[in-house]
Amino acid sequence: MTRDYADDPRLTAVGLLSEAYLGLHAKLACQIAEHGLSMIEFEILIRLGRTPGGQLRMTDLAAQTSLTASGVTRVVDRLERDSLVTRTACPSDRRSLYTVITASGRARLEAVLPRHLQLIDEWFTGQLTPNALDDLLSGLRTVRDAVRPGAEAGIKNAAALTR
Amino acid sequence: MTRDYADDPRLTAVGLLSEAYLGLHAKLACQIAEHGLSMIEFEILIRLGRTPGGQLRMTDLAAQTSLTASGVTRVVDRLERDSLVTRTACPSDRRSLYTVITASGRARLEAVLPRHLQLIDEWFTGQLTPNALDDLLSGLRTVRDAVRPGAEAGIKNAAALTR
DNA sequence: ATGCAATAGTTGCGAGCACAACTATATACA
DNA sequence: TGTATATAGTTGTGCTCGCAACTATTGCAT
Repeated sequence: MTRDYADDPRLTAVGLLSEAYLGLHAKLACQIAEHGLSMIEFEILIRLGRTPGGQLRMTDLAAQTSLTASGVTRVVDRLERDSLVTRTACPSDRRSLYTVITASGRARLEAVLPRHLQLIDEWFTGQLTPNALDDLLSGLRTVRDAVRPGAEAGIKNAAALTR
Repeated sequence: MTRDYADDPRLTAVGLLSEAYLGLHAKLACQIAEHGLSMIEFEILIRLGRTPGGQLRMTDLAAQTSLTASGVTRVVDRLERDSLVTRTACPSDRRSLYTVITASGRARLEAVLPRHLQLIDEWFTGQLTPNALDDLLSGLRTVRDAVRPGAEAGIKNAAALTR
């Protein structure tokens, strides 16, 4: 019978992870949207903003996000259209392009981030005691490492390890 | 400076949650796809399969998933096309439709679930000691409750509470 | 009873993304 | 050096889904 599996604790665990993530994601996306950005556009701006020089190659963005190369192309298209990033040639490899965050892009980040961090605290990190949060994050890190080999380490190797 | 925010622990926390969820989701979707289903189709079959009578109204499915009403319409379209569910009239309210899982739908679930549960254990629940898993799930439950008012309680009231 | 607002579900349309095919450049190796 | 292979990025195509508009039915108020 199907019902034997119905309340398996493993399904419940996945359900909790999904609901927590999707619920938080929806809440945060709502605030980001007020500033004219989608979550993925915001994520890319953040990744560019914290890189020395504010630039990453398209491929690096693909490796760091859940997008494929073609997805990155089109997100960067939109960001470039809105003047939040520019594409500039990579001197050492003429196949590559750097996506560079503009002053306008940084300004947008500044506008979004303070409230964004507040909201994360309100709905996520601030909901738990410091110890409970540590436990949660430690568990998530373990799962992340199991599921995304080399996500933290050198991005260069990550692609190789996953395949 | 943008870089002040770059490594804020709140961003790291959200990043871990995202990576754990998206990574696990991708792995599981891969197995489900081998059986000709998308994750959302699988989720709907599971929800139908564990309901007495194997039926839920379109609206209930929308409330229980991350889909809107129109999204449910089209997922059920595909499931119905593949004879995994049928639509039947609701006797008490002629506006409503029951989505009913078919024998073929249950068979598909039986085919997918054993290995699916194994994989969840392999990549998620089995990666942690029982205590660490409890801590993780307890934290996720707290976040889920903060972010999805009334997700667990009576579905009937859930819609009212969220708005 | 009649009219009005709320609800269940569907459909047209457009946005976003993956896949595959393609161009251009780089690297390996003979 | 010349050729084969790998890599960076873009583009055409199709799928999925949300939003808004629409139909049908229900329930409420008068």
